[in-house]
Parts: sequence; structure tokens; C-alpha cells
Amino acid sequence: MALSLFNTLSLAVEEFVPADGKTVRMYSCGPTVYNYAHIGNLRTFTFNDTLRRWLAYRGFVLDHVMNITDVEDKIIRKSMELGIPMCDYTRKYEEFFLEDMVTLRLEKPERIVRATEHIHEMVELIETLQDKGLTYDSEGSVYYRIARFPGYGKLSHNDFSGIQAAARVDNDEYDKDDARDFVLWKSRKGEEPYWDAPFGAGRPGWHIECSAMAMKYLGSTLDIHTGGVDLAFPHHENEIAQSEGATGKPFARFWVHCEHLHVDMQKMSKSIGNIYTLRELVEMGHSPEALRFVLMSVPYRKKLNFTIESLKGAQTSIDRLRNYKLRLETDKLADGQNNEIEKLCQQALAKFEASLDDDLNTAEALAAMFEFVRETNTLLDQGAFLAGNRASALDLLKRFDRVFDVIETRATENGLGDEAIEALIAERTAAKKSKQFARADEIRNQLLEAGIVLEDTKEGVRWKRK
RNA sequence: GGCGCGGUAGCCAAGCGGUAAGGCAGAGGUCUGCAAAACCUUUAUUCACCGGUUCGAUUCCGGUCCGCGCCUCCA
Repeated sequence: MALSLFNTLSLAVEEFVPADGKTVRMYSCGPTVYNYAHIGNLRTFTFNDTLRRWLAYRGFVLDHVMNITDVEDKIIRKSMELGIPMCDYTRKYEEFFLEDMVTLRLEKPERIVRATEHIHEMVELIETLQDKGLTYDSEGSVYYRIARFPGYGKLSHNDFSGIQAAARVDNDEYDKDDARDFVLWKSRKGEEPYWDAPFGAGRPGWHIECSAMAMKYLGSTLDIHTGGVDLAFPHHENEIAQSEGATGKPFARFWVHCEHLHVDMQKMSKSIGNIYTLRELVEMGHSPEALRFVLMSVPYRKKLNFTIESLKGAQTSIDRLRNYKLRLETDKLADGQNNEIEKLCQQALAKFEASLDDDLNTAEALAAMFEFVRETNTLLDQGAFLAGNRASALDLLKRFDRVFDVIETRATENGLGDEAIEALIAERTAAKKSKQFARADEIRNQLLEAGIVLEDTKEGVRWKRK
């Protein structure tokens, strides 16, 4: 089966091929940088990463753009409260975000673009919409007149025809003609940051940045546009109105949305106090890979219920894969090649690939791996796994890690060097031989404290860094 | 009210017409000086409930109950 994705436009899983057959032009709504990203944000960005990696695995070239929203109401309010220039404030959180991406092993999109560096493009886009008669001015601000855009609601599958005739909506804050209308350009207020524009000083509305930047870098029609489910309406619906209103062409062929993450069955919220950040989890002693594993273990279209328990389970699962890899690399195996095992490798790879092709079914892909690990561990125990089978099993792990990226460690050498460790192991082996088990255990504990775990196998001692 | 999603073992979760993957946790066992690692056995005669279609339904259709999301800012 070919690579397919669930498209919010059609509410169906469709086969995906980039328009030009080769390069995937993809846009992802990025973070608003006014705070640390929480694990819910991170789930969506991890989904972007999985999608990226799988597209690349399938041989497509990526041209992936992600925006950084660095001008927005909350940002303005917070930076003004703190008396810090807006750009200093946002730059700090942008850096934290990029650090988190590295920690979580999220691949960097080809381009990460800031809203404040594309005001010019936004102004031009608004002018185009004005020229087409799709806007109206109100007290220095510019609004989109949705009644002029047929098809509004096609992404969120809302039928707005009923309220189409609605006359001027009462609203203290905005002076809109229709409830669906939204602001493209907000007139300057007080000491807020502003930019000059033909229609007056002010700042861009929330939605315009994505349309302007996506089209600037990727053209009028994107292959894929991604974001969290909550963005489908109104944000993405409005992006469609802006972009298609201006170009008359479909804005994105595929809209792919990632479901939310809950914590302990509840929505994350400040009042409940169940908002976690990557940094907090790492401080608590959990590994970034464990979080990555948890986030990837539930397919992106299902709500994910995060618990600390699941994080611990994820770590155990990762350790299992790492132990298996170590075993493949270090076990003494008899010469030859067992064809049955080669067949198992092929089957596991086929299931792994088919699962991810099927709308990124990461849960099933994981199952394929674990099934393979269990089966071949048994064969390893039985001595049926031969030296000639090593390569294909390791290759399978490598392919798995091209997407999941949780097996390879980034642990750096700490304190003890390899030679010192080998020396201590030799001493312990000698102690064991002369039945001095107390001394042997003492050495093992000493190494454990240094982060070295020993395993006694039939062929001798195997060690690994924790 | 409108649109959409979901209810599968203690927990997470796949499967979605042919008789229940996988992970974690638990119990017992093999191996070991003890560990660790690994393996084996064990944990759903059953997939919220009630009807219907079918030779056959967890999978399709209708209804009921429960939970959730969006419809205002939100990943």
C-alpha cells in the first residue's frame, strides 16, 4: 500500500504523492513564543517530525517551513508588563523552543521563519485582498469579508449559510459586519509595537502570517499543511480564505491535524497544575527519549493520555530495544546464516513500513518491531541465530530508528574511561573465580554508581552505559 | 443546537467482516553465587449496551448510554 494520510478536507485517508512527484512542500504552524512549550505542544511537533521522517524514508525531498509567531496579543501584553522589548522577549523563548527540539530529537524544518520578518509580505497580501474587494476597513483596522468567500467552512465542515445574513454583530471589542469576519490588520493602539502600512500603522492579525509565509516560500498550493486539531477552526479556515481569496488556487492539498494530549485524563490547565514541560520531566530524571517514545506510541489522530507511569513504561521499552541491539553486536554467534531469520527480518520490515504508510500507524509499527525482537531473542537463546544474520537485524533496527530515533544513545562518557572499566571488570571476574562474591558485588556497585551496568553472559561480561 | 472523535484486558493500545497484535504493570518458572539481560507460562470465550444485515460482526447499519474536542484564544 502506498503512503496515505488522513486529509481533514475530505475526512478520508488518501494516498499521498507530492504534486511534482518528488518534493514535498509542507507548512507547519509553529509555536507562539511567549512561554516554554509544554508536552502537548511537543506532541504536535513530534508528529511533524514523524511525518517528515517518514516522507524522507519514502524517498521524497522535503521543503518544510515552520513559522515562529513572535507578535501576538499575549506576547505584547507580557513583554510590556515586564518592560522588555518584544523581540528580546520572544527571542529568548524561541531559543528555548529550538533547544527543546534538539533535546527531543526533532528534525529541524528546512526553514524556520519569523512573523515579524515578513510584515512586508503580509501587507502585500492584504493589499491583494483589498484589490479583490474581499475586505473592508473599520476604525483603522482591515477585516476580511467572509460573505465574499464561497467555500468558507469547507475545512472544518461547518455550514455557515444559516448565519450568512446576520447583520452587524454586537461586539464591544470589534466592529465587524459579520460574526465570521476576522481581522487582517489591527490598527495601532497605545504603546503597542506597530508597523507602517498603506492602510495605517498597526500590526498583523493572527492568521495572515501563515498565508503570507507559506506562499512566499512554498508557492500558492502546498502539498501538506499541518497543525494541532484546535487550529482547524478558525485559524486554518481563515488561512484558506486569505490564500485562496488572493490566488484563486487551492491553498493546500492535504490538511493534516494532530490530536491533543491529555494528562491523567484531563485537559492540561494551569488551575489543575498538570502542565508539564520537557525540562521539568528531564529534571525529574526522565529521559527525552522516553517522552519521545510516549508521544510516538499513540497514533497522531488519537487523543493521547499522558501519565508519568506511561513515561516509565516507555523507558523500559527503550531499554529493551537497546539491550537487544547490544546483544546483536556482542553475542558470540556460530558461523552461517539462518534463512528463517532473514525471512523474519523481511516480514518485520514489511509490516513496519506498511504500518507507517497507513496514515502513520506508529502503534502498529512498534508492534512489528517488538514482535521481531521477541522472536529473534528466543532464537538467540536457542543458538539458532547465526553470525550471518547480524547484518539484516541491525539494518532493521537502523531503519526503525530513522523514524523513531530512540535506540541510539547520546550518552557521553562520564568519568570512567573504557580501559578503567575493563580493568575493574577483570578484577571482578577474578574475585568471582575465587568465590569472593562480596568483592565482586562491591565492584559491580561501584560501576553502577558510575553509570555502568554489567551483565554476566555465557561468553563473559557485557557492559553498557546507563 | 451544529460539526467531528472515541468507548477493546489493571493501564496504554492495534485490528475494523472470518473468529482478539504489541507495550507496560502483576504472578509463576528457566538461567545465575546473587543480580542483570533474555526466554517460557499466565492476565479479554470477548471488544459500552440493545436490535438489525450476514453462513459468520469487535469490525457494517440503526438506536441507547457514557466520555471528549471544536464552534471564542489555544498544539
